[in-house]
Amino acid sequence: MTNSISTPDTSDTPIRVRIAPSPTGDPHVGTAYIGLINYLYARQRDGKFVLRIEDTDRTRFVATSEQEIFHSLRWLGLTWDEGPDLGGPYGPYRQSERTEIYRQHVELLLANGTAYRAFETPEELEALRQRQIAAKLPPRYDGGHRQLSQLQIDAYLAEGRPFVVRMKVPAGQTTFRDELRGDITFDHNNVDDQVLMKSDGFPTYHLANVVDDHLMHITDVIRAEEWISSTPKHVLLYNAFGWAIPRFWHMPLLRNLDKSKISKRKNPVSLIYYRQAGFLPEAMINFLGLMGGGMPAPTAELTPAQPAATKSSETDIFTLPDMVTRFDVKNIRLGGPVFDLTKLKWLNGEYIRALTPEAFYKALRDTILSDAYLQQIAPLIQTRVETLGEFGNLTHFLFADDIMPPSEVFIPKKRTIEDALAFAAEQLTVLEATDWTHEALEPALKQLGEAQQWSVKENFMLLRAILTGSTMSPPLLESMIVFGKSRTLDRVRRFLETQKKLANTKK
RNA sequence: GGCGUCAUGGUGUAACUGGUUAACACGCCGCCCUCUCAAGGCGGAGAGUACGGGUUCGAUCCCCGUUGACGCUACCA
Repeated sequence: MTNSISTPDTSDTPIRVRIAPSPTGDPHVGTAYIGLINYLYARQRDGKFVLRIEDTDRTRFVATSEQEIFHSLRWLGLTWDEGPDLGGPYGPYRQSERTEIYRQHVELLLANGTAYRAFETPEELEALRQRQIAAKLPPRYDGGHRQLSQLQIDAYLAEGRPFVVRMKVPAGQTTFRDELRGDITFDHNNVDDQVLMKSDGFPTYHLANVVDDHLMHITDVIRAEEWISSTPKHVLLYNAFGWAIPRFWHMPLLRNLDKSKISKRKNPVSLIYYRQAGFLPEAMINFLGLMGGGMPAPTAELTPAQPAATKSSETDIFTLPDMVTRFDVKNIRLGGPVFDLTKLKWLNGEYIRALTPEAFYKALRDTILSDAYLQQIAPLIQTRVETLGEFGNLTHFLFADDIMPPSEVFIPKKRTIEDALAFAAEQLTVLEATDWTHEALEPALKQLGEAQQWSVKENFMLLRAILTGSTMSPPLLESMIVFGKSRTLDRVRRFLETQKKLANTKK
């Protein structure tokens, strides 16, 4: 069987696009990037921009994440027309509230034979994978329970044995059109019998995204390139339901300096970080608009007599409304753009300098010098100053961007630099995984210290040195909480990164 | 390993989709301004368009191959 699709005739159906972030952590720059493209696409066509929360992974769910996503997107000016907070005609917009819908749709697939129940345990599947890897075979579900007899299925069901529902991928191949690249074909040998519904009753991304996109009348799926490989599964699902297929646009992935997919280990990716570190939303959204092209050069309409528009202000600097009028999806470049902090900072500087003195002052008061921030800091130092003028002596590290302790400050006596750096890396891992509260941080760090035979003093001193640049500071944990998780983690990562470079140049 | 995608200076982009000394911005270097540092102004180095073949009078642009990078290969998204 061969599936091939043509672009649906949606010329007179209203354009509807969506972003579907997953509330599994801090809001991500990649979400903002894809959000921006979707936003522009909708605004340019009088379409609707929908926000849908993909919270089907209960193991990675982070309770505060959804609010942070809302906040960050609004901060950037990417406002949506329908979403969990706004409602809309095709809600609910939170997938965890749509489980009954998915369950019904899975029944449909089970009934028409395009899906089946599989009863293997995760352990069995892992064992299968190991065997395949050992035999140098591509790790893939072997379709073991594809032809379970009805008798067998009923027996398992009667036992109450947990099961997943898998897609029954037929032989053949699927071709779909990517609006930016043209036709892409996958042989079904390379398409797994994907799990559609997990044993906890929640759908996987693949099922939920297809069902929701259809039910929400999404006309254009604009998402990141990493989804190309699973698009055949989605096409197969649309076909299994007998639904029309939306247009697919796969945007290039944002990259680290080394060209790998952007990641927190190598680059700040949290939008919270950028907000707290004092980046202006105008600069951030402008910078994102620079990624992947899409903004045509403004020189086209100039006559030769005029000097070409060579000022950076005419080529690299533009607002969100500018993008709505000028951005062109057909101009998008497919090479993965490096998210270059250096240029972002330059751009941010341009925006800061363009502010009126009043606006600049207000920006400071709204962020780095906000009452809320200062109010949290004050109690940390009250007993430690003798004059108010000493405020800065003790809080410098909370207002500075570059903190780098000299080696004699951060290396504990009786420890080598290698030990200290290795332990700091462990601290980073622990901090990443810990809730940002005193009650969670203290035992987590102490536990690490015990495991590695580091005294509490050595342990906390090292972290203090990294964060404050000094051996003397307000209480460590409280300071970290005030400073914020994303900036604290960034500081530790930058410390490790710098020390690694230093070590390399010494060799 | 398999499958897929991509490829213009260090980085982001431009080059009427075949005709340019390959342009602009960031970064870097130098000079000017200046009490310092920024900002600003001026100038400079840095790619011959991953490589190799075609097609063409002519390829950054079209075709093929190679290489490299990246992504996917989960009861994660």
